[in-house]
Amino acid sequence: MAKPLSSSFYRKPTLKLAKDLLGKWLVHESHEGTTAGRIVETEAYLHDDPACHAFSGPTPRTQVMFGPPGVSYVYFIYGMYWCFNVVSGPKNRGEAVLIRALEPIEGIDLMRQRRKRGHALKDRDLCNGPGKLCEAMGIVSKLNGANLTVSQLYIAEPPKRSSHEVHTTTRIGITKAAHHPYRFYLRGNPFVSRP
DNA sequence: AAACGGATGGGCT
DNA sequence: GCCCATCCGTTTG
Repeated sequence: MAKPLSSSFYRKPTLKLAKDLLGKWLVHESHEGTTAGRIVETEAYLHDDPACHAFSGPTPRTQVMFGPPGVSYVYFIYGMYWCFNVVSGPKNRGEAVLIRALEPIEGIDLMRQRRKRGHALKDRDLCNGPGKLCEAMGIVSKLNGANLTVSQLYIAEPPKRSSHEVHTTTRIGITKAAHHPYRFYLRGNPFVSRP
């Protein structure tokens, strides 16, 4: 398929990385098969941001956020769901980019098998939310801390670069620091979680 | 179309 | 014990 982006891609300010990740492909080569999707929606979480898990300093859960960028941060939420982030910022900053939605590209049958009631879902409902995309892609806690610049779970340049317009809004589902314009998505894309 | 509430369990005060 | 970067089925307008 495609080749993982190298570590230099991740060495940039987190807000820029959140926008640069749009249009890239997220690929998971698992024992069940390969799934891939185009990233269409992201959110940034910054070190001076009360909504960020790492805001109050490192804990066992947020350890990987304080490591080098280009590593995965996977956390468990609401007793049921996983969410996938890309660690960002200089080492020790504790910043990350949440991947909120994908446009399914490869392994759509496998995505349907993994998703609850997947056979009744339209393609657009397979990965249009952070918990949904982890279910469809098979992303679970053992991928926490994975290096995204090598195979298995990685981010790649798409084969054809397509032009797109980035739209910026406030983040979804948070109460603290809710006014910051840190959510980014491809304008007009039908695979985002919400317009 | 929007609003609501239940499911379900780890993290941290 | 409360909070939580969610999802989905049901109810309401």
